[in-house]
Amino acid sequence: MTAAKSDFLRVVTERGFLHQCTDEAGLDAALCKDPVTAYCGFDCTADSLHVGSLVPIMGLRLLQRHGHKPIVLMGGGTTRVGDPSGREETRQLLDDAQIARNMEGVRVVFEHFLTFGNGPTDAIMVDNADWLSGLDYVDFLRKFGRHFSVNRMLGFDSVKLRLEREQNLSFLEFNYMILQAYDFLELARRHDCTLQLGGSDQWGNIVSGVDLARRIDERTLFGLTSPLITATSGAKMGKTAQGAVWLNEDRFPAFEYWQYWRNTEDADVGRFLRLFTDLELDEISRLEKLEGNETNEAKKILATEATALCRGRDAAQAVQETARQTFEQGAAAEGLPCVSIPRDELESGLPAFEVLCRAGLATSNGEARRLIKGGGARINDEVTASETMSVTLADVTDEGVIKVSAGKKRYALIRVAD
RNA sequence: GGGUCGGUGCCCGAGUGGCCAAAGGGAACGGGCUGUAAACCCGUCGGCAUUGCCUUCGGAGGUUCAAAUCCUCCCCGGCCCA
Repeated sequence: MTAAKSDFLRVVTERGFLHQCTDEAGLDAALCKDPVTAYCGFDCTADSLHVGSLVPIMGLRLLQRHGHKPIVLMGGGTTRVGDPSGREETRQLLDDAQIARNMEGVRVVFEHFLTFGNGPTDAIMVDNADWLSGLDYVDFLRKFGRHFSVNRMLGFDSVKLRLEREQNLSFLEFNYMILQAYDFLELARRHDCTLQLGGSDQWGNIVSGVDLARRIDERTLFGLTSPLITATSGAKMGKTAQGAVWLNEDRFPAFEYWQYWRNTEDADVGRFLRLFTDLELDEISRLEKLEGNETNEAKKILATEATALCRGRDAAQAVQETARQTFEQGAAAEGLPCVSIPRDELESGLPAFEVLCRAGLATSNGEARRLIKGGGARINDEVTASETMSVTLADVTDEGVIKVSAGKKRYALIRVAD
């Protein structure tokens, strides 16, 4: 289509958020006319979201910044069913207590990205358990079930994938799409919400909602999906040895979060700056043009900006400084992950492999031993020669810590606990 | 419900009585080269432990000197039939 007239749609396109849209021209017109209310749903499958959810979150943020109203939908109801989209196997069912706990963890992150309140463009948060939990089965089927074509649903990727791969798809999961469609209808009725954002794997679910509203309320709703983000090398975003890159501080320290972005592949820097920071496009294209060693400046900016959004500007600044001291000066900077070991244990001395393990740099003593054998472990920047070398109070530096490293990028500090 | 094929380490996938902690690939981690990049090369990749021991091949039993491999029952999935 020709260039969008509305700020939001134009920016979303320029910054790489647009994958598919149910009706670009129609949405563009709606966005130009009045403030639009849009939502994105987040299921509570863990007690924190991870970087995979960042694209739609940033989408909501852009929406708000361009004068529209975001709704964060917590999937308290849909998590009880489990979205089969993009999954080859059935999710493990979570019990209600676990879902409630997860929701508490998930909801806090949005404070960093959106402004909540009662104003016209303030974000609000709702929980689909409010309307899904009380549904009457037969009544629901009669009112809404008749508008869903199984023939059609079978064609959507989320379902098709399972069928083609000969993996079981339970009826419970099959219903997820219907519930998400109903969510959209409900939000349109309750909050005049006319746009749904989501990842490209949500396309079928979103389209189902748009169709449902047209059939039942004769109302036009819009859907917009974002591409699934992968690194240029093909690796999925957000997977490290420690597992997912979580957005919550208690699951993924700010220092490591910053490091995650700092280690972006060259080829992805521009794309990630557009998606995951607020920087102006002019500035981004300047940074993107940097070559060779200078690319690292762009990566630091990416890391600090992305961290600032998720963890706050102060935290971002602090970990940037920690990283600078650690990598550019080789210091044992404060702000590195830190563990305490009781004084008496260090007095008698601990074998190096155990220290690596206690510091969280290895998941088992065996792994720590291998790390040392492979020449990848250092204590106070000295390569550890022997697995069983004793680490004692004598290794505590003037700063009062022992700096332990695994490879060139993973560090931890040991403090003496009295 | 009947028939049939299948469930192996983080993932995919070989193995079909001992040489199996289990081929191969991917991911991951470490080393080298670099720029805390990519690509590439090398190494590691169940746990504990200084020769060795323990746990693992859907679950529970059984046969055997010896089982991931054979038998019985159970659970889960695919396909075909009803």
